Parts: sequence; C-alpha cells; structure tokens
Amino acid sequence: MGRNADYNQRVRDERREQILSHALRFFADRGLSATKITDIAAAVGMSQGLLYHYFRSKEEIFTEIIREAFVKMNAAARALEELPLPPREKIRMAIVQLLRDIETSRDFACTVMMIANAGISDATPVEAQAVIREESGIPYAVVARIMQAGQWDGSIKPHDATELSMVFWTVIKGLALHKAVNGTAFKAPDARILTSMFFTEESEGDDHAEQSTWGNGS
Amino acid sequence: MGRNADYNQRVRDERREQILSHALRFFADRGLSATKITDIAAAVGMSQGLLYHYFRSKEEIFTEIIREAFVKMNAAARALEELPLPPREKIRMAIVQLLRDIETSRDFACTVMMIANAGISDATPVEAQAVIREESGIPYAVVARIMQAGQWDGSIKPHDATELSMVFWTVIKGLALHKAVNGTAFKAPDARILTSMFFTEESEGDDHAEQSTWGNGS
DNA sequence: GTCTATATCCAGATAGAC
DNA sequence: GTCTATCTGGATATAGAC
Repeated sequence: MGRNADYNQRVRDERREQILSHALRFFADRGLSATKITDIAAAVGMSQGLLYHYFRSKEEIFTEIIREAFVKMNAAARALEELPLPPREKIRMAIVQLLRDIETSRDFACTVMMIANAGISDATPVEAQAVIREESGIPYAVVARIMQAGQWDGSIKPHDATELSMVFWTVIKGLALHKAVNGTAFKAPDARILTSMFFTEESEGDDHAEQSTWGNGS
Repeated sequence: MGRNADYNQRVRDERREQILSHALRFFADRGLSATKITDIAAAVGMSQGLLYHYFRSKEEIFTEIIREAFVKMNAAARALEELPLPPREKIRMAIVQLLRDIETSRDFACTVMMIANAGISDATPVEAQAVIREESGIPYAVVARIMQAGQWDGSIKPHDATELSMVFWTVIKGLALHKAVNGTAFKAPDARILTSMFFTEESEGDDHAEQSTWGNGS
C-alpha cells in the first residue's frame, strides 16, 4: 500500500506540474483574470472539472506558480553570493547568465512578466501578494551587498549600492519584458553595454558561461 | 444653435477625458479584463449606464487611451530629434527628462505599464493591437538615429545603434514598471548611471531641466 | 481519475423612465 | 444627460455518472 500510495502521489505531482507549466504561459500572456480555466484545461488536454481535482481554484494555481518562481530565483541569488569570485565577476556572471536565460528560456521571461504584473494589481490573490511582499526583497538585497563589496575593492562605481541594485534588476526585468513582447525576434544586447553601468574601468574579462537555472522553455 | 452645440461638445469632451483618466489607473493597475466597468463608473462618479453614452464599450475606452498615449509619446520623440543639440546631449536630456517624468508623473508610469501589458496579451482588442503595432516603432527608430549620429561624432559608444536604442527604452520601461509597483517609495536613480552605458568618455555636462510632456498626475 | 451536465454568479450592455 | 432595472452571456465551481 505504501508503494502504491507513493506511485499515485508521483503521478499526481506530475499532473500538477503539467497544469502549472501551461498556466504560466497564459498568466504571463493575459494576466490572471483574462485567463479562463477552460484555456488551461484545454492546453493540458483535460476537462475543466478535472482541474479541480488538482487545485481548489484558479487563484491557487496562480499563487503556486508565484511561490515556486521565488524559491528558484532566491536560491539562484544566494548561490551567486556564495560563489568564490571577486564581486565584479559575480556581477558580470549574473548579467551574462540572466541575458542568456532571457534569450533562451521562455519560462524565465514569462515568470518575470507575471510577477511584475502581480506585484501591481490589487486584483491578485492576497496569498500571492503576501509571497511577493515577503520574498521579492532578497535578490535586491543580494545584489546590493555584492555591489558594496565591489566598491570596497574599487571595481564598482561609487554610486549608492541600493540604487545600483535597483538599476540592475530594473534592466533585467525590462529586458525580460521586451522578450515577452517580441518573442522570437528578441536578441539580447551585448553584456558589456550593461556592465559599463557598474564597473569602474573597462577591462575585458572573459565572460564565463554557466548552466541556466531555468531550463529552456521549448 | 451653433454656440450651444459647441458648448455641449466641450462639456462632452471634458466628461470623456474624466473617464479616460480614471480608466487609465485601473487598466494600468489591473489590466483590461480585471477592470470592471463599474469600477470606472464609480471612480468617475456616474452610473454604469451613463458610461455607455460616452463610449460604446470597455474596449473602446482602452483603445482610446492607447491611441492618445502614442500620439503624445511620438510627438515628444520627434521633438527631441529636431532639437538643435549635439546627439549626446539629446540622449542626456531625454534620460533626465524621462527619469523626472517617471518620478513625478503617475500617469506616465501607468501608461508605460498599460502599453507593455497590452503589447503582450492577445486578449487586447484588435484595434489596440493595430495601434501598438503601427506606432511603437517610432521612439525606437528615433533614438537609434540619434545614437548613430553620436557615433559619427565619436560621443557614443560603437555598439550596434539598434541595440543601444533597445537598451535605452528597455531601461526606461523597466524603471516605469518599478515605479508603478513601488509607487510613492520610488526614487529615480542618478542619470549618470544610465548615460555611462552610452557615452564614450565621462564628461560631466550640466543636466538641463525641461518641462514634462506628461503633466503631473496628482 | 475522468468526464458531462448543471447550478450559480457576476459583469457587460441595453431599455426606458425622468 | 442621467438614473434604475433588466436582459443576456459567459465563466467558475460543483454534482454525479462511469
């Protein structure tokens, strides 16, 4: 019975993931209220009724996606901070990697888009609002700390570190949004255009490539 | 009768503007479909029924806002291009002015937000989509031309001009979005952080102040 | 687990009185 | 021009058969 229960649970989880994955596209594309539960069901290939065996409501699906996105994003941010690299290289690597993720992974752009919208609208479920309120500060704080460390060793420009972090994430979000709009036509800009906002001298380092944290959305 | 008709027309136009102005906030905040026609009516202080004396549908209100926003934005872009200034100063001025608009005018941030969303969603009315498709290229083209001119005189970095223009508008949109999310807490970054992406040497020019094109949304 | 059918609700739009 | 009352459609969520 234990075995069987485990198996059933796994199948159930897979089905849930399927639903979440399809729902993400719709939410990013149309927002919460313009996304019909029938759209999601049709995309997954199941009846509306069945959807309610996996989630209690449309809002629950929405909130779950937001929650999972922050888990990933914050884990990536903390991992970046722990890397044994000088601060300036952390920033460079983060930019290169994020640009790559934006360019190659549709999910990444969609997720950014979705969270951006959810953050504004007071039409978003209170649960989702709470998640956003609690979790969204972490990437900002991480980058601000790295910027500050880079100012100590002189490799980062002496602007206010909070401001630099805000600009950093703003550009990333802006690009993700641009990708979400332009779709396949999107081509990421040269990373050096962006790094020049933060770095003191122009030294051409090698830009390391790293594995994406986000998978490549078909 | 002519006099009377004119007067009536003026009153009618004012009422329309009232509706558009309130609707903008809701659309930017919640998107098209999460905005209820009753929300708008209540904000303006009229009954739902009366709203339909001024607009045929919710979609028409939406489309009208998009259309007016592009008229303003494109006029501003063309005006910028015509200014008797060296290209580099045009860019600097545009950045300073846009940062100010974002910081002070709520409408500006809301409009950017609304268009950004509308551009993605295929839930947006076809008419609005058409307006966006036709008009949104102009600011990009204008900035790209200015960037190119700046490369001829050596004041702008020699990256691809189209890429620079894309980054330019991406940052602006990103900041507007950030403002839309953070509201009053938002503080615009030092313009020099942004200009350093585009300018070849760091020369501290005076940053001229200009009148906002967007009014200051209370 | 999965489907079809249906109850319920809510929002857009209209009609008609004042 | 403005309101209230109402029609109508569509979407969420549930019930119940298989």
